[in-house]
Amino acid sequence: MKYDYKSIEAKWQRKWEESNAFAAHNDYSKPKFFALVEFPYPSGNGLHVGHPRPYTALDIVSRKKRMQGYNVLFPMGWDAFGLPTENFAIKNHIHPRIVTERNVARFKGQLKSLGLSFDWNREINTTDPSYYKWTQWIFLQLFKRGLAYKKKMSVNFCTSCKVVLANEEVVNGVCERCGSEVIHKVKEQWMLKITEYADRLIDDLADLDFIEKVKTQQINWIGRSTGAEVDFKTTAGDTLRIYTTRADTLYGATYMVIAPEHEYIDRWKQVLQNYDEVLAYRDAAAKKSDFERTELVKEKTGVRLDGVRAINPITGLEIPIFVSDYVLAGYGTGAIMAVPAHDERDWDFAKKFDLPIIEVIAGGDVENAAFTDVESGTLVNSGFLSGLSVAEAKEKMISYLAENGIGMKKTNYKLRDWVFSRQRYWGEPIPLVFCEKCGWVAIPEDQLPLTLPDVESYEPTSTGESPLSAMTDWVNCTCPECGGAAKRETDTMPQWAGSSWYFLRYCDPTNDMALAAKEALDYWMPVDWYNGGMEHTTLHLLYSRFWAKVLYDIGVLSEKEPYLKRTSHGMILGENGEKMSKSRGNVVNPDDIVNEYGADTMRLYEMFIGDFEKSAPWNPQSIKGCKRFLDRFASLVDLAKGSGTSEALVRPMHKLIKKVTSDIDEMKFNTAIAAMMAFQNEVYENAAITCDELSVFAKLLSPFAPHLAEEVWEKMGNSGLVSLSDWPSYDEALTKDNTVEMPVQINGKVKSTVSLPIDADKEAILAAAKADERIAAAILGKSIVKEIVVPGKIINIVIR
RNA sequence: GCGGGUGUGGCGGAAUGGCAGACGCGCCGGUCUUAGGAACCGGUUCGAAAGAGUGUAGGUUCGAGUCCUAUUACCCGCACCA
Repeated sequence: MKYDYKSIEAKWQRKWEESNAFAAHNDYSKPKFFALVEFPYPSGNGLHVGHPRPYTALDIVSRKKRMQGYNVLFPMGWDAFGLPTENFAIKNHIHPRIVTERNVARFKGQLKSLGLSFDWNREINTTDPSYYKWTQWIFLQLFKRGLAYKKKMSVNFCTSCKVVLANEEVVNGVCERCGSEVIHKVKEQWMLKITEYADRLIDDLADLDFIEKVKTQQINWIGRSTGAEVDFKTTAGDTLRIYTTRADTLYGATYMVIAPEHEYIDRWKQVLQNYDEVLAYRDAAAKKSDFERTELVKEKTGVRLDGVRAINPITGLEIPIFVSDYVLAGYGTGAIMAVPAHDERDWDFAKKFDLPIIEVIAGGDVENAAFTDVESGTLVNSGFLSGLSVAEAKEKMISYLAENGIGMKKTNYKLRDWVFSRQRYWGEPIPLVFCEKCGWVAIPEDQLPLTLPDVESYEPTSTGESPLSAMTDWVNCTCPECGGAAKRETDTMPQWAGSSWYFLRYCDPTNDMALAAKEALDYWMPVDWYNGGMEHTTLHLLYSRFWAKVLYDIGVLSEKEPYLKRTSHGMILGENGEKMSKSRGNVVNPDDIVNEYGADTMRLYEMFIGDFEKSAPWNPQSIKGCKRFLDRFASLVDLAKGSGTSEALVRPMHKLIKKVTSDIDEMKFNTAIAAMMAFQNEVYENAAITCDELSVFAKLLSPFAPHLAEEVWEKMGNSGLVSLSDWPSYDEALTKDNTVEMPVQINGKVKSTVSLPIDADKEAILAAAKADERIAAAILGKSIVKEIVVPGKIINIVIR
């Protein structure tokens, strides 16, 4: 059979569509499998070859599960709100809705050409009002539970996008999206209290089947640390509270530092003799961008407060207070006790400002470097703590502080609340109004969705206000509570909103009474296997876990976690080994590959390219190998004769079924394909395969190269779709050969091999080994020290 | 600096502690061709060979790419979080 991939692929894509072959069924009695890939942001560039890698991988998993009898939900949709679309719309004077429609059509066409078995009946789009109705509804639940609040705060502001960014969107002090400088700006922002869920977001990871690096990255990002808060009295007559993880070193605290933004600077205005100098330092620190702050890590700066001193609560000694930007206002209490002997930053600062360094933990040389080892040191110069280990001393000190009312145990997190407002047009409107009398009021749920109005201009304003603010007709409204005049919130939600719950909508995508029917959620959730990029670990993945927990708390979900298993794919790099990007000019368009080689070859190559979790460079030469394999597979149709099994292929076939089955489960797609290639080579060597055997082979290949597998399945006289046939089973006994080649070692070096029946016992094996010519010669005249026989594996004779 | 990961032929990569280099690319030789950047067949870690060989140095073991210790290079994430 000639492999005419173009007609074959068109034919089977049409048949799958006509028969609705991959629809998930609402038959809740069957075992289910929910496979999820991250839905794409439909950009104007179309897909590049990186997109199909995870899609194909979970398509393979889904296709196999379907054949194994599961009711499979493998859906797709569009995460379509966001800046690039809006920016494109502004530049080209086309409404972002039109741009989105266009991009979605392009993406969908590309995805369909790849033969992915998505259930297109459940397609969703985050910009669809019937979808974002429920995004808004979830926001209102957060608002009603006090998990959404408005706060005046210093935010990250991108000077180019003119938009507020979340901490997660600032990378190395610049905008993640455009690379422009990010400055601080004080604005009123809606915030989501993700910090309230910090402990659960860490603790609930324990039972999940997530790849380890995802877990550790989330744990580090949340950054839980346990320590103590301690109150220091000051000469101004008040109390300065600090946070420390090293309460054990309190005897060594020789000065204190407060952040430039610390409120006490204003409070101490009257007593500070150098108030102007302190203020100048604060202003200078505020002007620094994040980038400058991190660049200047090495050189510590600061100003000593003249006129106020603190009293070390344990030694009673007066110590100076400094203001320095190495202490962050947003973490802990914004103030620290400095222990230069046992903290590198404090040590640097103390050296620069010539402050005393008192050793309280023996084991290092504190004159030359801070001694920070908490494992080996012993407390010294520390009164009742002297002689204790660090761990013992921490505990004892914290109890002492608590008993005397000068401190307490305290847990802190690096995680901050989620900045949830964007001063942009192309996002979900926040369904709240502000009433002078009632404050912020939720729009009644039966009035959702609050639709995005059509505006003339969606340019961001230079003042940083949302484009919606110019639409007075839309902004002015009545308060749902008192009926008085009110104004709508004009900020919109960030792009992360729609993607924080989209997997739930797939369970019941057209429901207009609820985000999904409870019955559907209880059946399909949690997601059994979720694959996505590492770049979303501390963004989308964390956010959506947070929302799922809130929905669990209000009874919408019955499980506390949304995803049972999380895996991540490696990037496909350009031919030159660099990241694929437009600017590098190394982007490969999947359409070209599909055109030249066919979708099946494209799919096969993307899976064969290497370890799924590792990145791999694109190699146009290697694609040919996959094409050849399929060409030769198609030709098997002419070779196949008769029914039943052919003697030579019985064991290879059982081995292959076992290998492909387990490799798919373990995401070892590359070795599954290699095994099929090897099997095919064997068929050609023997020049014999029956129609039944080729049909089984087609089943095994069908998740990887579904179009050609269908064609061959049909040509072999089978009815129905191979995609919906039963996954083949194997006989364990037939996955092993009758005889094995066993290597024989002398002193650990292979000298010969012997061929033996699989069930030969140790004595027989050893006898056969010793009978081998080369082995007999090697042991002649030597004394045998030891004989190791591992049946089926190896023989090692140790001689002297 | 902290956390995580990775080092195997010319290349992508295989190897439950048991014959290192499966499978594929590329390359070399051949067959068929007016032709070959098509197809098919054979070969291909290095070395003429003995032998050597999985970043480097040790260790455990009858046996180590795999386990342990140290070291080095590169990649990813976080980064003054007290």
